[in-house]
Amino acid sequence: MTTARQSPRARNARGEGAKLKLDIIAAAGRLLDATGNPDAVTLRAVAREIGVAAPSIYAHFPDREAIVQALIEEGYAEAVADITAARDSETDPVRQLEAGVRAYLRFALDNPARYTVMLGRPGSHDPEPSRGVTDPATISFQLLVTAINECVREGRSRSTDPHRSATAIMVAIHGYALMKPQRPTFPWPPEDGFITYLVATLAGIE
Amino acid sequence: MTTARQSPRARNARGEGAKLKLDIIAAAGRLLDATGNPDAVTLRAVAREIGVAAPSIYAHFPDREAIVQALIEEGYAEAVADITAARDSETDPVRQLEAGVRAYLRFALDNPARYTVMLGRPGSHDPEPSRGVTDPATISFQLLVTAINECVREGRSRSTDPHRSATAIMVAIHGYALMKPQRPTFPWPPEDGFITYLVATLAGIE
DNA sequence: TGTACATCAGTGAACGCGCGTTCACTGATGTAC
DNA sequence: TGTACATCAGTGAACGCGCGTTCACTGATGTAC
Repeated sequence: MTTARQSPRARNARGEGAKLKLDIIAAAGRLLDATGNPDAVTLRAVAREIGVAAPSIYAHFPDREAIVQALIEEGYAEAVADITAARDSETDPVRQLEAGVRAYLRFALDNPARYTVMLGRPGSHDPEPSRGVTDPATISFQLLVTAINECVREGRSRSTDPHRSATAIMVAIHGYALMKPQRPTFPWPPEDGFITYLVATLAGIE
Repeated sequence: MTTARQSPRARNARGEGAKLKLDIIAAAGRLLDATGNPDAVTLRAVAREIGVAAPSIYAHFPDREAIVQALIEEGYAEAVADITAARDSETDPVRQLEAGVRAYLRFALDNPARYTVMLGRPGSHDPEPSRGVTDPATISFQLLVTAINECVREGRSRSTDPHRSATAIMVAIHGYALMKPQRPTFPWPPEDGFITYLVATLAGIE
């Protein structure tokens, strides 16, 4: 990253022009991770990072904002896939609950800047709530509620209000995911035990 | 706010030049609250908002960044004052704990953009951890630990690890403070009961 | 097999904009004599 | 009481910068005949 101009990259072969689109998203991701600031993902910085002229980007994105949007949507898809895969790798409902939460947290901690932007954009999620469950934060929350309900149904949770329990876990994990990378000098408890404690306590696991 | 140029304001009387400094901070606060983006607090936007020429600001702040810093520090002072005042208005330790948490949350919800910037700036807190407890997030956390310890000492909390309990409450309240204003369509539980539940559950109140 | 041509994957120069910051200044007001 | 002067609270013009975006273009490569 930084200002160092990349050696001008080799032109893509005929029919492979779409490869540049992937390079653009990847470069934007590196820029975002490096700066933590979506405003630093400028069209020209992305072009510089790849070693391409700025106008070349317009063949793949209508404007600057679309690059950031693409980055966010890529993150959404990845996070939801990770969470459901983690859940489906377990059969015990308590373990399913924990596995999902851990996968969510892993995504957030592995991509702190992207996670911040994904959840921090006002209006980037659910501007029209009635048009379906496209919002991945809503999807994650639904998975959480379902997992807790399953625990209750099998007598593993004494939660009297799964919606409230899920909300509590959601905000706690969200807060942890944001604060942990930002405050490395804080004396954080060991992560594994802390997450288990949070989930167990807030979901009322017996 | 917005682009509307203020009618050029009356010049301050002699000896009252410092009033402009207050106007600058106030205008920067309005700009931050309106946009939620500290990058939108530009020197020229602040000047425009007040109705003053841009260079006039240099009499009071060395550069643009100092304006944002002043805003953050003002917020820090206010938050810590609110929290200690809330705690000191109660005598029962459980009520002291809850009152402090509620005051913290109230500040965050009343100043969502400022709160986000205050806690979201990487390195804005504790770059040199050994130089004392100047970081107000650390101060808030210490108050939280102390309050829980007090509850344990008086047999009102069965927490076996107050540091862990305090960390859990901290991240949960932080997550809630950030998500609540950002997701107004989410079916949030009633706030009073939810906070009581969070604090009671995580602090192990009997 | 040779060649004209269309297409693809980009480029370089230029635009207007808002920004932070510097600079020399101005005009009102209080103060010293 | 009158006046020169210092000080205070600002201003207006200008600078160089990086930005998003537009525009006409170029040069390699595959394809039609």
